[in-house]
Amino acid sequence: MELVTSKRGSFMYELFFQTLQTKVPFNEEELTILKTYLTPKKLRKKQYLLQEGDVCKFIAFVEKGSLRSYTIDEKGNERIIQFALEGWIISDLFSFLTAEPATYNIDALEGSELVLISKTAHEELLKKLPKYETWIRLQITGAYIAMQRRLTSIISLSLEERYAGFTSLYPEIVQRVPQHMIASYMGLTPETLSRVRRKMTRK
Amino acid sequence: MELVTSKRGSFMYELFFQTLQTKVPFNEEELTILKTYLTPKKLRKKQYLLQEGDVCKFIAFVEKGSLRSYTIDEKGNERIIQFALEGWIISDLFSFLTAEPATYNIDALEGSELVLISKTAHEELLKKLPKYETWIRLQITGAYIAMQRRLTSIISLSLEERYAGFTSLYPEIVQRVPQHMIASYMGLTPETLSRVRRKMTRK
DNA sequence: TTTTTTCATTGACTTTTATCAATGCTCTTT
DNA sequence: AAAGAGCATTGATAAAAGTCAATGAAAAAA
Repeated sequence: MELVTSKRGSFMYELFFQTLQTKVPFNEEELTILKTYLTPKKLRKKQYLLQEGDVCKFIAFVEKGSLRSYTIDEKGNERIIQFALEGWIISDLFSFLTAEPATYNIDALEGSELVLISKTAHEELLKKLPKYETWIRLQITGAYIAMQRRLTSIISLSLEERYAGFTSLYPEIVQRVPQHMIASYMGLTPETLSRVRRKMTRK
Repeated sequence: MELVTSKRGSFMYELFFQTLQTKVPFNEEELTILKTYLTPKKLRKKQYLLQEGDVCKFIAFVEKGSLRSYTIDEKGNERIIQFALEGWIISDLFSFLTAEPATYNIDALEGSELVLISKTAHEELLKKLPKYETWIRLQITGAYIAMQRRLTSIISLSLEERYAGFTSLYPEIVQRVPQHMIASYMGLTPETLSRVRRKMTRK
C-alpha cells in the first residue's frame, strides 16, 4: 500500500521529466510551473484516447505502455499511422493545432500511463516558458526527421529492405506489437508481410 | 539598368518577409537583426544546392523558382522526396541539425532565388530572437503535418485517389514539373502514372 | 480447465504495378 | 531548318502484391 507514490490512481512523471531534462535542462522553478500544467491519464488496453471526428485536445507523452494512431479506410481496414512506446509523444497534431475534427483514431495497445498537455496548457506554456517552446520544437523536429526517413524507405526500398530496416530501428515494437499491425503500418496485407518474413529467414 | 533594386546579382527578400510577417509579426528592430543573418543565393536550372555526402549547412527559403530533394537508389533511379516552390523552405534537416553527411541531393528545377539561413545563423537567431524560434517551430510543424498527410495517402488510398489528391493540393507543381518527376515523388514509374492519368480522363 | 477469439501461415488465384521496347511529340541547340 | 535530347504514351510480358479460403497455434475469456 504505497500511498505516497500512487495516490488515487495517479502516478509520477518520472520518464517525462527524465527525457525532458536530457534535451532541455529546466531549473527547479520552471519544473514547478510546468508540473501544474500536466495531467496524468491511464488507459486500459483498447481504450480510445481520441476518436476520429472529435477535436484532439492534447499532446500525450507515453510514460508507460504503448499506443497507436490509425485511420479506417473505405473498406473498413485499419491503417496504422504511428506507434508510440514509452518516451514518445502522440497526438493528431493537425487537429490539435487547428481545432478541426481529428482524422485519426488513437488507442492503447496495452494498459498505458500518459502525461497529457492540453491545448490551453500548451498555449500558456508557450507564453510563459521559452524552454517549453524549445522542447516542443525539438520533439516535432525529431518526429519530422523520423517520418521523412520512413517516407524515403517506402518510396525507394524493397519490402525486404523496409522490413529489415524497421526491425533494426524498432526492435521493441516488433516484440510488443502483433505482426498484422506492423503490416498495416507498412501499408501491406498480413499475408504479404508473412511471406516477406519467410523469404528473409530462408537466407 | 536598375542598379538600386538589383546590385551585383543580389535581390530583395520580399516574399520571405511577407510570409514571415503573416505568421509571426516581427518589429522593426527584430527585422533588422534578422536581415543581417540572411544570405541571398541564385541557382541556375539543374544546379546543386546540396549533394549527397556533403553536410547540409543551411535552410533555404525559396523566394523564386523551384527545387527538389531526392535520393538515388541502388539501381540509379532518382527518388524525389520533396518539391519546393516559392514560399516553401527546403533542406536536409537531419544533416543540418546533426552535421552528418546528407542523404539527399537538392537541386534547382528552374532558375531560382533563395534566402539561406546558415547553421551558425540559425543557432545565433535561436538565442537572440525568440520569434525566430517560433517561426521555425511553425514551419517545421507545417512540414510535419503535410508529410503525415502524404504518408497517410500512400498507405491508405488507391493510385487514382492519390494522384487526384496531389493535383488538387498542388496544382502549381503539376503545371511546372515534368510528369516523370511527379511519378518519382509518388514512388511510381512514369509508365504507371501515365496509365493512371489515362484511366482518370476516361471518366 | 474448456471454449473462444485472435493471430500467423500457407496455397491457389487475381489484380496491380514494373519492366522492356518502340513510337511520336516538343523543345532546345546548332 | 535539321539534329538531338527529353518526355509522355502505348503494348506485351514479367514480377509483385492483394484476395479469398483454410488450417493450426497461441492467447484470452469463460
